[in-house]
Amino acid sequence: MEDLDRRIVDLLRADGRMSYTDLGKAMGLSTSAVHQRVRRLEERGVLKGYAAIVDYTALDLPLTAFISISPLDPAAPDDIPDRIRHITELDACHSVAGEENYILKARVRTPGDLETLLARIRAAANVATRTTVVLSTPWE
Amino acid sequence: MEDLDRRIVDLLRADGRMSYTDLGKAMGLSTSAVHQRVRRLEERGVLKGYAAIVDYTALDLPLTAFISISPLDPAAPDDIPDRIRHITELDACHSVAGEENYILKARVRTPGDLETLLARIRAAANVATRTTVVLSTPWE
DNA sequence: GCTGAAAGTGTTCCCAC
DNA sequence: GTGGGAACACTTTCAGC
Repeated sequence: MEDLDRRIVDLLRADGRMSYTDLGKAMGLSTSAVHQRVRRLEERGVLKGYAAIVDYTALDLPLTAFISISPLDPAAPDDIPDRIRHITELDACHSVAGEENYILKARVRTPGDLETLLARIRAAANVATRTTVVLSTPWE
Repeated sequence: MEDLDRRIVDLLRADGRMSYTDLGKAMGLSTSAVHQRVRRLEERGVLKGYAAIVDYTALDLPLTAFISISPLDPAAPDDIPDRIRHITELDACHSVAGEENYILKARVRTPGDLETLLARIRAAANVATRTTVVLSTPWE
């Protein structure tokens, strides 16, 4: 990874809709040169995509929680990610080293919705859950 | 939030660079109608911005960890987020209800870098740390 | 690998409904 | 609030260095 590519990635992480024209101006490069580099970064998979950043409170999903899960049956094959992938309230699924096997991130509207969600997770994956509620997010 | 707005948000979450023309086609609406709605969503803060999604392994930051922290001096005023905001390895800082006060998300290159990072966090914020290393991320 | 120009698209603003 | 048209900006491709 060259320095120029690194700067492009940084700029696009800060503003994913920045135009190639503006990227070029910001880096002292022609539009086509920037375009070419971005295309190569996309093809190589360094830039995996672009996403709008959303205010979850405005979407009526003000409650965020981290849910750590442990299988109840340690002998069962571990297909937990597949078993819970369909649950749209889940933002992320990380396999981790530590007391629990996975950490999930969930967004819901109310504590009642969280309660329902936990029940669904336990049923779908046959796991025990440990939940940490997010009070606020100073930055992300 | 109307249903049309919700669909716009969903589409832009999936592809933050989607053009207003394509958004309009996907929703059976004119370009200007979509444009106006997106602008209002941005002004209202529902759409907070756009970001490129990056492959951290390709950026040479293959190691992700969750770091839970607890203040060593419970009497000290809690300005922990401000004290660690300058640390660029940190992706997110959540204030949480639970055993610890904050959960941080960090990206580094090597275990050695993680060790150094933890020392820096402890020194900057006068906290104890508990770290959970991410082995893989089935989805995010 | 970069530049500059040309053609095709998309964006943005304004007006009519 | 929605749709259409025109001016402008951006994207994308290509020849030349």
